[in-house]
Amino acid sequence: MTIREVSEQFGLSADTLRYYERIGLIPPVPRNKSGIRDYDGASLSWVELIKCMRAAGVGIEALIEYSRLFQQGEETLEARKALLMEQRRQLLERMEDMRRSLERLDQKIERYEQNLVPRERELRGQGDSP
Amino acid sequence: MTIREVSEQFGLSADTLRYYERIGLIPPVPRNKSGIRDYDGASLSWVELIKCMRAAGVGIEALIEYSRLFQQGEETLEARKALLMEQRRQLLERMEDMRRSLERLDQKIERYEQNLVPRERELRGQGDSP
DNA sequence: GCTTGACATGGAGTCCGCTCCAGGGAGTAT
DNA sequence: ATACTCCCTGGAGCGGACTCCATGTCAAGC
Repeated sequence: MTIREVSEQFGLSADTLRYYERIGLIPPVPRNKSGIRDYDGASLSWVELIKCMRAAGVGIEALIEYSRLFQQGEETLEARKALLMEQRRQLLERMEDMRRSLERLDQKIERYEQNLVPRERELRGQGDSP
Repeated sequence: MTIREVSEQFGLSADTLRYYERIGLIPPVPRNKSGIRDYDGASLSWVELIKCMRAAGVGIEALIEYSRLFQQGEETLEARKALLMEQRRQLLERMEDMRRSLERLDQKIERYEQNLVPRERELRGQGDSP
């Protein structure tokens, strides 16, 4: 699979795909005899994993570390698991932040919905509240 | 309330607080006679709102726009509501991405837990899967 | 044989969101 | 009066994550 096809399939630019590989986030992708990338199943699953994790806000550094550990083989199983669990923890934290913000947004929107805005006017003079 | 106190209360650096004000994210904070910021209730609720929204990944631009609309008064009520609803939509999208990643992370962690790693070895030779 | 077009590389540039000065007051303590 | 601490401003610097670009190579079509 060419870089263009992968790019289209995953919605990541070819530049981004090459970038990911350059920085060691994705292990070296196989090449054909003229040096052109030819993504195989393993490379594709890396791309898919990375895309998913990045979309969740997992940092590049952590993913590079995971990739590095993976390429070192089985003696890093424990370390990999620990890394994943730490990322999971952080992910839950971010989700909780978002849940709180969502609640707050919903309240604000509801206030706008009810035109419960006179409250706003009462506050003027002592400064406005958002 | 001094910038230092606000900084400590919200866990945002004084630099960040000044930055937020500079770029118009937080409306001008009242000053005492020597020009030093003296945060009042309204300023504090802006800080709190911004902190909450930023933690949820809402972009600075959208928040500046909200602040700008707010300062323009009631004729922007509709626009503000629309802005909030759009941010809500994006927030839900991000949360959905994170939910998917969490599921994926959990699966992976479970595989490590069960030492269900022999699968990994089977794949070697055709390239590894993460 | 020559043009075309996709791909490769290394490095520079961009955008976001802070973060860190340098230089300069103001209020307080000694 | 001097020193100290906290605050001010404007501007430069930084880290993360791409994104763009100049230049070069190769296979295919005309």
